[in-house]
Order: sequence, then structure tokens, then C-alpha cells
Amino acid sequence: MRHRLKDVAERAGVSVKTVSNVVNGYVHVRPDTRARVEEAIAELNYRPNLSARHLRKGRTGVIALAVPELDIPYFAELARYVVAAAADFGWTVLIDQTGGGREQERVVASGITDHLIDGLIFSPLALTAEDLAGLDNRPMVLLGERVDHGPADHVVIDNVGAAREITSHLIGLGRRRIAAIGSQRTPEGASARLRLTGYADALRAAGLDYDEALVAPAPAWHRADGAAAMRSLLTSGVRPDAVFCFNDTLALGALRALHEAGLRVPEDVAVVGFDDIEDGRFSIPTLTTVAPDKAQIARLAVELLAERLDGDRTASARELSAPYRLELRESTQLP
Amino acid sequence: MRHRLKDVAERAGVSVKTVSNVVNGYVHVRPDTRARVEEAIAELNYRPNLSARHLRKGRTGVIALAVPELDIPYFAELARYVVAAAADFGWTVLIDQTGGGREQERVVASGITDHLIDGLIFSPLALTAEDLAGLDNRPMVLLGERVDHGPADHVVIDNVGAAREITSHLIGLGRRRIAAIGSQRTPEGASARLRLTGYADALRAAGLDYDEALVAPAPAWHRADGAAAMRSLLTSGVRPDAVFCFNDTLALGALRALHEAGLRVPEDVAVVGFDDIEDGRFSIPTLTTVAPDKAQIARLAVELLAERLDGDRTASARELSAPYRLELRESTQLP
DNA sequence: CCTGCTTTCTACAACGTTGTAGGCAACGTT
DNA sequence: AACGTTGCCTACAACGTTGTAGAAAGCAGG
Repeated sequence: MRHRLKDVAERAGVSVKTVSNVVNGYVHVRPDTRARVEEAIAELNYRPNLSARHLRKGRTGVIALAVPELDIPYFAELARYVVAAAADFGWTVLIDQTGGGREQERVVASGITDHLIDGLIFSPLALTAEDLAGLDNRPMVLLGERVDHGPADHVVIDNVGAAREITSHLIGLGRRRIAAIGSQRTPEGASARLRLTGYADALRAAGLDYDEALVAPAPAWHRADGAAAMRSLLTSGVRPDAVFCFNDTLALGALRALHEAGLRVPEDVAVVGFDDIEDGRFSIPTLTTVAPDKAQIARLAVELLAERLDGDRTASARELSAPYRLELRESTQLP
Repeated sequence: MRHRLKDVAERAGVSVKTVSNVVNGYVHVRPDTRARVEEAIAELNYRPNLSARHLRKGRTGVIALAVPELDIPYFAELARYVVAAAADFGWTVLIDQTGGGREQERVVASGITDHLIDGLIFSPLALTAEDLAGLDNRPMVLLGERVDHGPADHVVIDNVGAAREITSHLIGLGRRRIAAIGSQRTPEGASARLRLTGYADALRAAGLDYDEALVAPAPAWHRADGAAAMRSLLTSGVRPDAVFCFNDTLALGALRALHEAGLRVPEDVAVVGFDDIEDGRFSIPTLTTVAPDKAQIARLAVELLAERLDGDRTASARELSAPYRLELRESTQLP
């Protein structure tokens, strides 16, 4: 059975509001009264009804994290950090999987979980700034690149810079025919566009040609897509000596395809990824990658949301950048 | 701004309750009235306040899924299936990460998210039947092995049978010195114990000795633990020709350690795992594993919860078993 | 002993929703 | 013409909580 403030109040011989005051840490309660109430709470194992509290206060203590897919390791790792960061604020995190489609994302953003959550941390793939503009402006923090200069707070990393840096690393190793895997022409592909830009920048800076034939598209960024893209690069005869994959799962797929083709990594082809997922630290060979500071991304997102909730909801949108670093591993380092 | 039934009612010129009836699909509403109300709902972009509805009805339409760690791929994949299965019932899933500790799990089970959720699907590591016995019995479905014959509904797979089968497969390939990685002595290690039992059964059935030195413990079941356990097996000099790892992440770590030791898989050592996570389909070599039917596990869990919510809450606990099959891949199949 | 202040507590209303009870037409049956 | 039945709708109360207003008791200062 479930007890209410009223039950506790009767047992302790005080009013309902006094129990509420004790629960909420109100100071002007006599110590012996407080003790009596706390005892009653313990005896009845009383827990506040969050729905009722929410109805009254307008806050639930729950925020949502919406990501395209949980079984993409990057998002699972990110979720872990967001849950941890939110715990510091006493928040529970409701994790929502959008699937990445534009319509599904619109539903989530417009608040299918309406009235249950105080705010939303949202990692959209397909959503555009216009989609967001028409919405109910529940406090929201966006992760990633898609909705540039939209109406909401934003945590990003410098995709162009990171892509340029890791491509330059490959060039510095003496590689000259550097392929890229993961380009996308769809509006969903904002990260892809930025990483491609960084890749092209690095080539240009080194005086290398940008060769369209070395750039392989990937409809999604799963292992299977990386493997397929790598295979098509190999059969097309362009003979790359390095591959920059736009995320780690693509890179793991590419490693697989190279292995099947009998090519050695890094001797014949160097491979780099992006995201620093745990798999890449144990793959054969281990994977050189761009490591965004996920803990920092999560913390910044939660802090932005907290400020938005407590402070001025109409203040203009802020954009914060999280750091990254290169993780050099076996897939580029000759033994 | 956010609108209420009252706003819609005023706009449509009807009572609040009539709007509520339209929203809830009550039949006795004149078509023209219904149309007027629906128009007003659309114009105001009205959404019901779930907290208020819950307060009144005692249902939120939200269930929680509590797992030890989201960045263990098995749980992430499971989460995906649970979210999908729950959607069929119109439920939103709140995903909770317990961390796997006994105290944290007790907090979750006793309902830190109290009153916000209708029920709980729970994959405990450390919790004991006694822990659960004292709790508030919110409808709960348990996944996995730990709390055998506890008070709650339960979805399991036949760990002993699956472990026996995959070990027998190794024996059938002619392997004789078969190591096991992942044993645990702690109370958390229920799955470990069952899989070890199946392993020992298979050895006995084939007339092979159970050799303590071939069984390596793993404090957790991460890649790093698998790699460490494999290294210690190799340095101990027991020279296994096959390894049964109690889950896939352990196996991926073991593959890594074998690679570092210069041993070939499967030529020198065959490796098998358990869980069929996506990584194992792309690792080098790809991983032979026990593939539990995760979609079925998720569906059974959600259905059990639905029955518990709608039906008799005091009916005795049920235990359902989900199927599994062996996935034979490169880590055991000679080319 | 009165006044004004502080501390401690209580009664009441309200948050947005839905179940219950009931009213009023319109209809068909006697 | 009176009656019961049905369809459609409304008023009210209640779910459990907390903010507001204010009462009662204690205290200090005159």
C-alpha cells in the first residue's frame, strides 16, 4: 500500500502541511515535531507523489535525453554521462530513442512526453531550424551540428577543426591517397558535411588534390555501412593508403572489409575514426580516433538546461563548445 | 504558452468534461460538437497534462527499464527492443542506469522514480530475493537469473543449456583444453554460475576433466576484464585450445589478448561468447556466440507487465523462458 | 499588562484531470 | 397525454501536493 501526507500527518498528530514542510526542509519546525514526523515517515515508508507535486509546482525533476539510436555506442556512452551529470542536479533522465527520422524527431521535440519533463537534451539528426521554430519552447539543449543558429541552446564540438587535424595527422605519416568514408547528401548529414570540409581543408593545406573518387558515401553510420563503403572503394580501384571514417563504427566496418580483402592495417592502409567509443580501444588493430570529451559535453548540456530552467527562459540562445583530442593507436602507428 | 481543458472548453463553447470526453474517445458526443472541440484542440495545440491525468487515474503511461550499464552493448540493444515493444502498448520507457550495485539497485527497485511510473522492467545484477521481498510491490518484471523464485514475474533464458550447447560445439570441433572466462564468486554472479555449470556439464558428458586452472574469473564483464583474464591464462601455461567467454565483451577482450600474444583464432585457439552483440558480427575474426532472442525477451517482459497492470496484481509470479540459438562464425570455423 | 515581533503551526485553495450523478431534450411506447 | 428510455451534456468532487494567509503561542521591551 501507498501512503500520503495525510496518513503521515495523522500518525504524527500534526497537519498535512507540517509534514510537507518537514519533507521539503522548511526551517521553522520545532525539533521534536520534526522528529515525530520523520519517525512517522519512516514507519509508513512514505514517498511523495511526484505527479501531485508536479501538478502543484510545475516541476517534475525529470529531464529527457533524446538520441537517434541507443545501440550506437557513442550515444550509449553519452547517455551514461548525461545521467551522471543530471544526478548532480537531482534529476532523473528519461531516455528517448527517436530513430532519427524527421517526423519522429518533431514529435519528440514538440513534446510527446509533454508535461512529464522539465526539459530536453536533444541530439537531432534530421531536424531543421524551421522545424524547431514553430514549437512550443520547452527548455531544450541541442547536441551536435544540425540546427545551426536555431532558437535553442547548443553544445557542439569543432567538427571541421577535428577532421582537419586528424586528416593532417595521416598526411604527416606520409599518406597521400587518403579516402573518406561517411559523406551524406541528405539534410541529415550536417556532421558529415562539416567533417568532409575539414578533410578537404587538410588536403588543400598540404597541397594534395581533393579526389571525388576517394570519397565514399554511407547512408547511415553503422558498421555494415562502413564495411560496404570500404569494399566499394577497394573494388573501384582507387587504392587508398589511408581512410578517414566519419565515425568509429564506420571505421570498425572498414577494418573488417580491409581484413577480408587481405590488406594490412596500418601497413597497407591506415584507418582513423571519430568518437572514441570503447570498441576502438580493443579492436584488432586498435583504432586511432578523434576523442570528443563526452563527459564535458554532457556536463555542459545539463548546466545549460539548468540555467534555462532556473533563469531567464527568453534569454537568447547560447552555443558552447566542448574540447576534443586525438587518440593515436595501432591503426595508424606502424609497429 | 500551454493550454488546459478549460481553454479548449471556452473556445468550443462546451463544458470541460465534454472536451475530456472527446479527448478520451467517449462515444456519446454529437458529431458537430466533437468537430468543434477537435478544432479548438488543434487551434490551441492542446496536450493533456500527464501529471494531472495520472493524479486522477493512477496511470502515467510510463514504464521504467532499469539496467546495470547502458554502454554494455547487450543492454543497449535490449533497451531498443523494450522501447519498441512498449510502444505497441502506448507506453513511454524511462531508462534507468543502476550501476549494478546492490544499494543502487535497491533504491531503484523501491521506487526512486516513485509515482511516476506504472511498472518496472528490471535487470538486476546484485539484488537478492530477500531484498525484493520487503519492497513495495509495484508491478515489476525481472530479466536474467539473479533472483530465482523471488516474488516477481521473470523472463529468463536457459543459461545452463546454452552454455552446455556451445561448449559441446567446441568439443565437437575436436578441442580438448577448453578454458572458461568470466566466473564470479560474488552473489552478483548468478549468470556466471549457471554458465559455468553448463560448461562443466558439457565437459563431463564428453568425458573430459574439469580443470580449475582453465577457469579464469572476471570481476566485471567488460572488454578489459576479458583481455586480462586471457593474458593470465596464457602466462599460467595452461595452453588452452579453446575459450568459452561468458559474454561477448569478454570474448572481444580475449581476442585482443590472443592477438597480442601472437596466437591465431581459430587455428590456435577457438573463441566463443554469449549475447550476440553487434560488435561480434564485425570483429576480426567474427565471433561465434550464443544469440538470445532479445526481441522476444523484450516482448515477453512487456507483455508480462501489461498483464500485471491490467489484471490481478496478487496472482503468483510467472516465469517465462525466451529462446536462443548458436551463431557460428569465424572464431570457431576454420577457413 | 500591553504592543509588536518571531516562531510554529494550521486551514484553505489551487494545480488539470476524470468519475459520478444527474438534468434536459427527443424519441418511441403505452 | 403520460411514461420510460436513450443520447448528450454539465456540475461537482476528488486525486496528493504546496503556496498563501493567518492564527496561536512565546518573547522582548516599554
